[in-house]
Amino acid sequence: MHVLAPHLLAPPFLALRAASGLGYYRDHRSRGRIIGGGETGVMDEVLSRIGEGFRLAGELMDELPATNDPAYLAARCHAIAHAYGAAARVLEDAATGQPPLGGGEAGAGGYVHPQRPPPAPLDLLRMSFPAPEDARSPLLFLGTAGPPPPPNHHHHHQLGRGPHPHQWLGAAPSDAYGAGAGTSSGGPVRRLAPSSSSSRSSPPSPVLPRQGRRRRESGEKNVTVTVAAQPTGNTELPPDDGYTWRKYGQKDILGSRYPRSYYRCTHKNYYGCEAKKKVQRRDEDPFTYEVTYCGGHSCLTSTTPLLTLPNTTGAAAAAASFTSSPTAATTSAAAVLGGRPDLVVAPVVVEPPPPHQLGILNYSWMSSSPTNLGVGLAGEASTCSNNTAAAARDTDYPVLDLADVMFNSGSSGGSTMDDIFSSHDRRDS
DNA sequence: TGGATTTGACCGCC
DNA sequence: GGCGGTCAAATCCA
Repeated sequence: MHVLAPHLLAPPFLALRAASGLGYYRDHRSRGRIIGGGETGVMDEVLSRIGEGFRLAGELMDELPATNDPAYLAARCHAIAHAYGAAARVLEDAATGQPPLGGGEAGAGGYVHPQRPPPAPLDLLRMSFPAPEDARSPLLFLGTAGPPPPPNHHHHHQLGRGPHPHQWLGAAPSDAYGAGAGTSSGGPVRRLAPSSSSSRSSPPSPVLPRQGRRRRESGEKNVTVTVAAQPTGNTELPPDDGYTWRKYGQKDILGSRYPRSYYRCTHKNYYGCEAKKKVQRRDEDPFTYEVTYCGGHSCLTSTTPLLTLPNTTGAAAAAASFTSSPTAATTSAAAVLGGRPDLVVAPVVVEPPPPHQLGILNYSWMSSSPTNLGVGLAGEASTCSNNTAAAARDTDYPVLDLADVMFNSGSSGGSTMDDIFSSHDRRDS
């Protein structure tokens, strides 16, 4: 049974932060994704929102089997709807020529426009939750209004650190070429001087056997997706998936040109969230990454609005299209995405998608050949070990490939929860 | 000063 | 024994 997450108890406070553009959104703002209302900024914002919504949907899917608390589920649904609603509003603004979330910074994330009252629900799409047992159903959740501040939209702290505040953040820069080149992104450029392992590990202290270093658990649910590098800015950065991750390791993998980076949920300590992911650049296509998610998030990093959500009318037809056929989905998605033909929404086949993590979508940015990315979502049985997108490609059910959407949701960073519960997280590591 | 990343070492599984 | 995953001290940065 589900235990009410702490964040559900704090909405007023969080909402206030959201409305004021404080906290969470600080980095989001600095990130400049809506700079000058440029289209790129708009789309970044849109993708971020959609990614958030999708992520939440995936989480919900994961929780459904074990949760029967109507109130909780309703709150989750609202959060999802709000995320998509925020995206719709940004697109509406773009379509009408309004400066997207202008100086107001999208109400910090596009959820609450400081200068405008929340528009009425758009009913753009209708959510569709396949029954848990029907995990093979294509999914896409789109809803309406409201603001759930993607927790991540506070974005990585490193955002502010690097020289490229407008870059997509997400995985560490070193993912690109490993060895922590640190030149590709906002990530810190460290160790100019070989601090050397000697300094660190030097006091050849008596090697005390470490306890508790355990390996992956069998039965752990994994999902591997292949995603393109960030469409804008530094393409050597893997796209962000909206979660807040903390890198805890990097490893050169035998047979791979690029190192694999390991991340775990930033909120591991506070929520005991065991979500992890591995990011590895593909040898055959350096501009794509294989991201393997291990374990689901239990942290529910998205918070604020759950208890302050305005009405959510479910949404409409477009969503239905998404769930019916790739073609329809593409069309609908295109419409939803503000008529951007360059935002390719293509059908993707995936392995039996574990009910969880369905919030992951693959995309291709302005790609004339959306499928050449080998996008795919693959479920993997018991290990958090290697997986291949190839497997995903051999499967048989369609899932949307929303342009960029999912993984560029904007950042994993600096986290909302970190701001609020930083002290707790300190138990880290 | 706090929080995140880097990176060599450690450890478990195959 | 090798490889992959994780730990944790050192380091970096805002």
